Amino acid sequence: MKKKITLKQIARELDVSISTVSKALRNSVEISEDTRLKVQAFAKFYNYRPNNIALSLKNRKTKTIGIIIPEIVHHFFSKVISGIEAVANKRGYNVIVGLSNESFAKEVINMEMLANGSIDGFILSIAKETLQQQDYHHFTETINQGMPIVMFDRVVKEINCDKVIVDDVLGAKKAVSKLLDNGCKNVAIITTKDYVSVGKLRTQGYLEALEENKINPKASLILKVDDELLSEDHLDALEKEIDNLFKNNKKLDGIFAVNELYAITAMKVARKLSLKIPEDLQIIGFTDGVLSKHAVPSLTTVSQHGQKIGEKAAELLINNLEREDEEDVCETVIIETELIERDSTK
Amino acid sequence: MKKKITLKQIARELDVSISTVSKALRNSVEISEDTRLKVQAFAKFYNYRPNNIALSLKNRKTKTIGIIIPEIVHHFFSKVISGIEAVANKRGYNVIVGLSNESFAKEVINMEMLANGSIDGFILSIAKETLQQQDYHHFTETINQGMPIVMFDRVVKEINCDKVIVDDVLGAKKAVSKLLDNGCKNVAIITTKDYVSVGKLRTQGYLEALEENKINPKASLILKVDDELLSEDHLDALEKEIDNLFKNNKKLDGIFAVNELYAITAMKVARKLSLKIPEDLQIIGFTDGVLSKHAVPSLTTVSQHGQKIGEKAAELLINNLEREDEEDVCETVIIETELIERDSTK
DNA sequence: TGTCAACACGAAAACGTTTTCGTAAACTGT
DNA sequence: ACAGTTTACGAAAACGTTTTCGTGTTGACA
Repeated sequence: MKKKITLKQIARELDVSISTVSKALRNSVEISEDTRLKVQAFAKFYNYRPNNIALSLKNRKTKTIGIIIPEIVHHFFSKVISGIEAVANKRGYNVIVGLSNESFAKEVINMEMLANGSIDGFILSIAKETLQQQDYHHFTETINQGMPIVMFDRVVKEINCDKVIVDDVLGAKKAVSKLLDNGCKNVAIITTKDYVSVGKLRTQGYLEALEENKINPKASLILKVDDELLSEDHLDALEKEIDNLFKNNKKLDGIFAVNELYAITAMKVARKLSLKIPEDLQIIGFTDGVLSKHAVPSLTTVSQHGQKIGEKAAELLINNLEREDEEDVCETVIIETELIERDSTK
Repeated sequence: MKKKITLKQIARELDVSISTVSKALRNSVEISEDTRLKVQAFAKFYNYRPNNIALSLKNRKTKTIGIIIPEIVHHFFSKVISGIEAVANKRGYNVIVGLSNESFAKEVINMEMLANGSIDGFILSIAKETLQQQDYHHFTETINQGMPIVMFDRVVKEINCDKVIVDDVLGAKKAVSKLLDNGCKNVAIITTKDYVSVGKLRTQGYLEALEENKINPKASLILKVDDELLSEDHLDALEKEIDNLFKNNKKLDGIFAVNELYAITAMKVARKLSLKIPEDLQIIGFTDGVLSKHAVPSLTTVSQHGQKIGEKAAELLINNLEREDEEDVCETVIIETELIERDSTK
């Protein structure tokens, strides 16, 4: 077991100073060709690599990006990470991941843990609990300390930082318009409670589409599901709520769901009620998950391009980190959604 | 913007030495209550936190775990990460993620990048390309440098390190036995080429189950899919191969697929052939993905407990890192699979 | 031979900690 | 009053780099 070798050890072996070794390895002109080659050969033989930690300490840069997301077992978030990682890696950065599990406390702890020198900047999506409590002090403090943040998907206007979002309103509007164009007369939305920013925005898009088509929204067609029900454990409760939606709206012929699980569950309930998709009922979901593609019938969906979101977020952050001048203009990039038509619509 | 404060700055402000500040903050008895309280108050006010990088350099420990996996947009792998993160976090460790994208070169680069001081140890699952080339020098070198590795799922016996695997053979055998018990007479397997270790093992389980039931394996019932076809882009090619499987085996009444996608695709093909599931054809998959649960009919599957695998891997690694005595006995932990019966079997 | 530049290298500081050791000053006991 | 002990603190090393600056040696040139 040969441990990693250091400059000091090379210096001692070759009977020169540490500075000489360092300079030789960096091809400094100060060093004679003789010693330079000697040092380089020795270093190569012992497979010398500079210690990242020492470099980080010296340069006050870690070349590492911190990601804080609510959960990782989720197609969208893993796509985003994948995008971040790709760009980060290409530009010489590593990626360190913290999970908030939608908890405010864990989000704060994770950020504090990483903010003490471990990383150069954050890319994050806010936990639901944080959104509920509307306590954003940990974000402002981090930014005040000079550590840049890029938020994606679940963002909040109170914080002044780079953001990458999708055009939730427009995406939802396009989806609902599609349903209306396809002849749906009674389009319902299955959404979340309003504190989830994206749920709220998508609901807004739904309303705008109705308005544009001169249709009055009906309260009974708007199902705001309590958030607990998103967890896989409460599927039957979710099914029951959706079942009620059908019961209360006999003429329901179109559903726009703000996420994949709601959409798939709606399909399941419809099937139990012997409704034919897309003949009797058309459904559109939101997200670019794996379920939509493989469901039967496959689900028409508003794709968010998670990978692209991640890539863009990483670019923004790294550009910010490597910018010379200190002026930071906070940019908000909108990644366009795309309606992917499959078999759940006509 | 107030930057992070350091010991040195506190020392200067309070007109004491750095050592005094450090000791005061760590409640050393060497320091009088007077100065101790003064320093602590000051530190608290300025929200002092020790710099992680400096600590890492001093302690030669980063309290960070490196994860290298083939891809992250995958239910199983994200479950594993989730498990690792949970345990790591609880024990005061962070998690840094590198993706190999199944490429040997990227796996090597990622490991080299992290091995130079950034992390204390690795948890990884081997890239397919690495498995093909059977070049494991980067693993042995890392271990020789005194950096522990824990492998999971895709492991290789040539490397001597802790491993966490599932009982692939037994899990497959249980699944196939289930099909046979349920009355299937012609059970096919859809698997990968043999260099993917888990594919090979699961095929072995299939064969053992047949043997135990005194059934001779038929070559035409064993479909070894070329690996390229796992990518989402080649779904139709995959469908065609499976379609051929049906064509060549008219009496096919059971399918065991070594992953979720193969199983779902088989269901899709079966549907097109107007086969009823589970009446005409029973299907069992392998993995604990989200597709199985929400497919229609829902898919009976061999669950691998990805979360548990991650937790166990993290425990093994951290225990190893924090062990006093240097003797490392390489442990291989087997996480039992579980057959989750759903609607694709009788 | 004396002066100066070029050359080749080393010493030391800096990044932010922790910890060992040394030492004044104050206190103890007789 | 004096030796010995405790108290309270500071200096410095160490972790592994990079970089600035200083310096001894060499060679050239007048």
